Amino acid sequence: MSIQTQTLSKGEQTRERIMDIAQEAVLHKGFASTSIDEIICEAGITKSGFFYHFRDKNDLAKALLQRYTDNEWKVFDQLFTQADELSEDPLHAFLIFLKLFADLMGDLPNGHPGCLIASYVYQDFLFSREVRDMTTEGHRIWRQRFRDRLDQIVARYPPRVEVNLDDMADMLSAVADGGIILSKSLHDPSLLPRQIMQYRSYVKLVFLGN
Amino acid sequence: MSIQTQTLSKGEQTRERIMDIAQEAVLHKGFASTSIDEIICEAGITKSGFFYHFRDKNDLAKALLQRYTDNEWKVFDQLFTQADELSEDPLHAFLIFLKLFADLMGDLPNGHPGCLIASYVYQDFLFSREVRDMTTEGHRIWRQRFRDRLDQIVARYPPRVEVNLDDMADMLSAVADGGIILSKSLHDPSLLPRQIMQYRSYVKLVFLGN
DNA sequence: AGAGTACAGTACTAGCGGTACAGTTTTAGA
DNA sequence: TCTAAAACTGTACCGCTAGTACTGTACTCT
Repeated sequence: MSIQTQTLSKGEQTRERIMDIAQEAVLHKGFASTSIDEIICEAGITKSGFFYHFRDKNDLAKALLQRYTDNEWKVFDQLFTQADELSEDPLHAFLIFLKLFADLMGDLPNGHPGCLIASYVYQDFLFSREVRDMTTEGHRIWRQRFRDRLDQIVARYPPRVEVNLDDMADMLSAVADGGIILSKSLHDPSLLPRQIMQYRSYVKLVFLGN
Repeated sequence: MSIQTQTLSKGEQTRERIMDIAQEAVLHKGFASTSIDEIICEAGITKSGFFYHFRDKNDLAKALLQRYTDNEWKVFDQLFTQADELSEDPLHAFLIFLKLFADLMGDLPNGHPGCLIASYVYQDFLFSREVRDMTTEGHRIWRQRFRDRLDQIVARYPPRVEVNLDDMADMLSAVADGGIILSKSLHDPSLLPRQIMQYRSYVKLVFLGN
């Protein structure tokens, strides 16, 4: 995942290791039942070491979410850049992006580990207002990013049916979040990429009619 | 929610009350951090009362999930029956069903409280194998039910684009699950029904072309 | 009127989440 | 090489929680 491991200081490496371990546990058991004892045991440090890096457990929650959203942002940015290099047309670039996105999700060896934001939304009472607002903001940013693309598309391709572009942007987030849940529940890693491709065919139908 | 309150015995009423309180807490804090003490306090009973109704906490988890899936099944059954009464045509009946479904989700006063199955999937390590299998089975049943409808549709309406009917059936679950998450996160109860209506317009595009 | 149902009361335990703080080693820069 | 900050370790403690065990009692239905 992280690209610049060697440039991290020892402390930063430990911090990252703690967060890696914590994130996996959170996605399987929820935040509350992810014990600090368990994290430090797996990380090979002591409780004091943990609290050196994080003020308390909520601080860990916040750091995890921040890192997760930052990373998602980078990934999407990269995919969009890659797609833009392959086509100047906004619709085709978006369709390429969706294919790249689906492929990326399909290439995860054990399937998608789970969306941390979705996990947080189902445990919102555990977190501070600040953390809860971060999940809202994360979804708002995704909407805006996808919406920007759709705005460019409608300028050239009049939609075949009446659509609300915010809803259409949100649908990608919804299909992804829902696809992750179904993928996990049904133990089928290929379900998520197939759902993304289905959203792609919806986009094609709306703007191209086929 | 429940229709036959007056026919329940006193014990069954208490059991239901425990489960109502527990379910709401679980959807906001996760299962692990929903304490028995908190449940009995709100229900106005003692610990003995709780353990009279449930062997242990996992038994509560199982009962909650069972009741939830049973109820979902009844609701969908009712909506399908209602839709079938309004149209003999499989496609139009399905489109009516989706409209009814969206309306029902939009009429919830405080928005959808959350999908218990999705919540469980993000905490799967907390539960016994039996409970985990129940979430898988729940999703499989939904797929089968929606798939049955789609099978009837394709017999009369050749799809305009190549589609996998299992994927298309799953997409409704995905859009619903994802829509619930987005609705909660963005504090917009109308988001979920709008996403369902968008799935509806995908279905229309695929089978009708408009 | 008797028997099961549906709890209440009380008391206990083992274990965990989380906090606090003092002490020690490691690392990096001057 | 010295030093100061960084990166921890060690230990002790508290409150809460799940769960057990048992006795007692009010209600309810036949």
